[in-house]
Amino acid sequence: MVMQSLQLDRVFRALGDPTRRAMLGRLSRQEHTVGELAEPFKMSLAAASKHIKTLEQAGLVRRTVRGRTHYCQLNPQPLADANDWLRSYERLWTKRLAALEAFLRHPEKE
Amino acid sequence: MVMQSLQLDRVFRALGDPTRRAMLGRLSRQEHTVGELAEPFKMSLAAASKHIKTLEQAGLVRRTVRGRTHYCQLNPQPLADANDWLRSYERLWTKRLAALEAFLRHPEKE
DNA sequence: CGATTGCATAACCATATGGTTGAATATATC
DNA sequence: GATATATTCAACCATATGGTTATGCAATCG
Repeated sequence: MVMQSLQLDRVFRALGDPTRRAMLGRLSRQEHTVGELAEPFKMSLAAASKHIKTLEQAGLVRRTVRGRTHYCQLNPQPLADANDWLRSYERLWTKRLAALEAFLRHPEKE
Repeated sequence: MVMQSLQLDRVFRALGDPTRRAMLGRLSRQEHTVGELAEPFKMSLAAASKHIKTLEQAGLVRRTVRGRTHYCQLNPQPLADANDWLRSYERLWTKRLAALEAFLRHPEKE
């Protein structure tokens, strides 16, 4: 059930680019063609196409080809896996937030 | 309150490497010196030092210098920020998981 | 003082990444 | 069949990344 390390590498690296995160944002609302996904950016279609390929290899995007048009949809599973990895650190940041809250409530104790 | 896009880039990219994730894992349990963090890996100290610098620039590691020794500790805040970003997609994967569960319970309906 | 330790920095190398343009491919349209 | 559309692919370029070894430097040890 646990995600392979190499696949987690691909997911986190795919998320480490603002163009790709923006594409995922649009796909979270609706399916889009490659052309539609590329349109908001001022890079070439070929460059956008490479970003989509990166997302696909990370498992974040599924592609369906109908005729000459490629339809992309978001596959949220790798996001859930990345979230699982992050959540194993959750107690650390909640502990810190709790300490911050306590301080804001009773600064004299610090 | 929202994390800068560029900082989110740095955090996700920092997480996209197994050496750095392993370092964070150790730091989640205990503070460590640069030498201690480097020791488990079969790369040079200089290479490990660069990874630590990357983590530091992503805000994930804080360094305290005492004498000639550098002590590193985990700062979980950027992990919380990355988690916040991911959680904005949560409804998508829970919806999908719910559908899968429903199917496993009543396969005939599919 | 001299040697050793803990670490950063510099120079270098190979490969990856993110972009470009131009050509190829397949499907639609006239 | 000819042309237009949707997209990939190939070649190329600049910069980033992840590694190396060698060097430097401050702090500690003997």
